[in-house]
Amino acid sequence: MDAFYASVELLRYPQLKGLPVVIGGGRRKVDEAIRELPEGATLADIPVEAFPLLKDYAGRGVITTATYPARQFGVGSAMGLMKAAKLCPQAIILPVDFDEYRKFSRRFKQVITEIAPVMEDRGVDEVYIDFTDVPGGQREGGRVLARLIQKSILDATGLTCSIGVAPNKLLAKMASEFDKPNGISVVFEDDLQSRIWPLPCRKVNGIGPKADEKLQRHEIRTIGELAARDREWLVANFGKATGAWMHEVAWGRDSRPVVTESEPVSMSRETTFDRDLQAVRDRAELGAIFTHLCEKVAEDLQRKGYVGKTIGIKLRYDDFKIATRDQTIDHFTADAKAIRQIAGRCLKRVPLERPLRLLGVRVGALAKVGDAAAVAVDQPKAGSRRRALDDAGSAAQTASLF
DNA sequence: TCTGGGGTCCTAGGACCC
DNA sequence: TCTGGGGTCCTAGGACCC
Repeated sequence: MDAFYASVELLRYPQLKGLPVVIGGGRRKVDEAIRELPEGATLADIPVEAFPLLKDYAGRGVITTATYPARQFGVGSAMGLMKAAKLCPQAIILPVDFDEYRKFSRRFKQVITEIAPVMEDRGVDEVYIDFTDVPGGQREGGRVLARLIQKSILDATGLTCSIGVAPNKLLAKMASEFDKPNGISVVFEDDLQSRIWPLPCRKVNGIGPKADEKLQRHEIRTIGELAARDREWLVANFGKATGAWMHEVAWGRDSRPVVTESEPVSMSRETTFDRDLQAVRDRAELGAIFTHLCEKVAEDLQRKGYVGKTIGIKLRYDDFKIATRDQTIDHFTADAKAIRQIAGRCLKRVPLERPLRLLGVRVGALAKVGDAAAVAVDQPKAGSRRRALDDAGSAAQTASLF
């Protein structure tokens, strides 16, 4: 299989290209700064001086993405804005606008599928493409097709993108990073030793900070060093599945297909508060936020035509520790009140002494609205009687707390 | 002044069933 | 009486990704 990996650069202000820019934070501040601009101005008309600077930003939030000039200063995705402001105070900060990104996302994906229909969606700005059967897909090792896609996306959206072409998804993804932004890079099987093995293990999609730390404790820093360990050693130290997988990826092997369709497993809404809240003192505020989250999830489910039967909550305490609770009910729902009731019960089962910084509501075990009807009728379950009794007991208590 | 929001997948123990 | 064994579902936590 031949795979493409394309990621799109979402900076939409041409006058900011080449400057350090971070996107993130959100909340009022940044939005207001840009809204002060003259009526009817197009994006390109906005003078560079009109954009707010990172050094003037105060508040919670992280960077969603940063331009390459900003990354030179060591700032990058998921970094706290306050920390980033120290590293690069002169960077311009832009607000996150996910609705806008989704619009562009749909457009660039549409451009791609018109050229190469076998596309896997990997989020708002990334896709995999299987171009084995695309006419002309093999010319110059895929480079010709990559150029066509790059140009088509630019024409349709004004966005640039980086593309990696390789024999499989694993290598295509790594290849896409060789020439960013707006580059194309082709990696062949024979390039494994020269181009992949020198890379740090972190570059493998699936090796995160924890796995990397453990690898480093065993003196394994590069993918080449990983490839040098034998499979048995990796299995003994990292477990059967992970060890074997590490061995495969180190040798550039990956047989995962490009998956064009998938069903969602869960939907959730969560929010970090402007300030930490306490269950007792801020009860009313928390209750209102909680209800709102339940309504949002319910809306999401209904809009997309799903129902779920596992309802859960997530808390993040001020010490950043996370607690989750969930409960599976015996019918499917997408109703805000029902979700709120079960989620309220979950909240009763979690410690609420520490201040909270985040609250989330999740609905899982999803089914399409039509499919769920058939599933819902068939099963009076063992144990459901006992659970019904438990529920009655805790429902009363729930009402008193939230 | 640290550290968003939306996801997926995996693990592991216990309940429960055959 | 010493105690199987497999399969599935539920729950909590955690790693990882975009």
